[in-house]
Amino acid sequence: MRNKNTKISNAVIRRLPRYRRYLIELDKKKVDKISSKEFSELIGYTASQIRQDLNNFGGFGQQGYGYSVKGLLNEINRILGLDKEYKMVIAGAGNLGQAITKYALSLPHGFKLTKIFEIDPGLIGKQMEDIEILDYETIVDYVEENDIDIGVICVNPENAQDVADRLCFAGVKGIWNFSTVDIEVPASVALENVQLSDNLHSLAYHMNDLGHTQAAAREAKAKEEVMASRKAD
Amino acid sequence: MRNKNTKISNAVIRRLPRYRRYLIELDKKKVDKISSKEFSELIGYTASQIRQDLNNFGGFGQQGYGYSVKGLLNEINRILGLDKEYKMVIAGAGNLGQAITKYALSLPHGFKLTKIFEIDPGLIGKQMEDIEILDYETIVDYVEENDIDIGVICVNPENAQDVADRLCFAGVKGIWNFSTVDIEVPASVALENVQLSDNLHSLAYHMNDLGHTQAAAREAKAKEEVMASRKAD
DNA sequence: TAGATTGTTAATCGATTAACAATC
DNA sequence: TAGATTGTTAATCGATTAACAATC
Repeated sequence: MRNKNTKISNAVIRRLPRYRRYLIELDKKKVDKISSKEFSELIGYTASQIRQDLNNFGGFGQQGYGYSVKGLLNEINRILGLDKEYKMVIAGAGNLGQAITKYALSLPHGFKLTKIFEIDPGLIGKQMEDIEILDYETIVDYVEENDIDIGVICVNPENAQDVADRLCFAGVKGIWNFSTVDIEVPASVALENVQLSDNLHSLAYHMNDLGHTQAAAREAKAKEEVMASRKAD
Repeated sequence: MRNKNTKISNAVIRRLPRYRRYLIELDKKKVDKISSKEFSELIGYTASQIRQDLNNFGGFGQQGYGYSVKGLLNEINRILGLDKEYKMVIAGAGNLGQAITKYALSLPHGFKLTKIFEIDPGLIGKQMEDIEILDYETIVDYVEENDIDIGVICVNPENAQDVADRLCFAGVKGIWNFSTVDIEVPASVALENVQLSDNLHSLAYHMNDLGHTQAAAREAKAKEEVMASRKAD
């Protein structure tokens, strides 16, 4: 194993779930073993990168043979912590909260949504997709008493940091932030941001970017013209 | 401007929506100008990176002064293509489709959801959040006739590639893929993947990773023991 | 003009790819 | 054993940061 004491880069971690998805498919198709070269052709990373990535965590392969699909899948599940169960709550029962509630309930297993918390008195006490909506004021007590692992933030931007603060105080291990602002959490709490609108804006860019060279040339020309007119003044 | 003819890296593009969010906040607070140093302290990128990023697109600043908040916001809106309107359709009216429909309708402007397409006869003809659900078989005709820009894929993994193929054939400019599989599209079509479960798995990793050094040391030790026992055989 | 801050080149850092010895 | 393929070191590539001349 390499890097005994160095931190594993986030780029590596973000590839693990993808390795996992392909391994699950291979396992479904009764494929027993795969070489880094074969895996490379399937998944689209270089064989070198696959070997490098995996060797951050251990020597899971066997020279002259390759990797056992089942074995590697188990290792990745373990590395990602998917051999554990996580309890989660959602803060915010608005549009975004409803959307994520629907999604959370469709998650296969390992992640269990237990309650939703909301500030609006009109929603407190009601149910959303069979999940009870509780008073936001009780979130800290609930999270503490029920050992909730993950807090999902689906509130509007103004309240996101307050929710994060309370969740962290109450002892969650991770925060999944769907709100449209960046939040701060102590180093001891894991944070994943899902900025759907950022992602959509990135898509918009690429939709207008078919043929970059032309675009860049166009901009360069526009700039030159502006500069020329400035000089002329 | 640098890099007249070189492609701008995706890392840069992904930071643009974030610059934009902070500029919108600054503008709301009636801040007129900002230097790269001040912006750096606010947003958490280095001043150097901010200047490098922006200079990929043009010299938007003014020496000795900084950047005009309104001016820079306009430039970024234009660069991202947010000065245009986009029409979009969703394929798939299941849990994920419902979630994303809710979300899509909450988008501020510029992105307009017009129809949802579904294969299940029990849902065709119904409405979801006031959006009509049409027969999936008519998706190509509809997209062609109505100049739809973006197709959002919310179907199950088995059908995702078929949806992508039809959307691309029908002429969408971009695909926003929420399905749990990777899809392939022609180079002329922009693609953004939102792998929510991958993101959640990454969160799970980091939740179990508080204190990496210990974990790595533990793994190294385990490996050594395995090796030792192998040699002993 | 003097001070400030950009735009841009150069240096550094980190991540990916290539190469190959180790070994199953 | 011979062939295959890993694990790992070295080389390359790309992205970030630092430095500073240009200039508002």
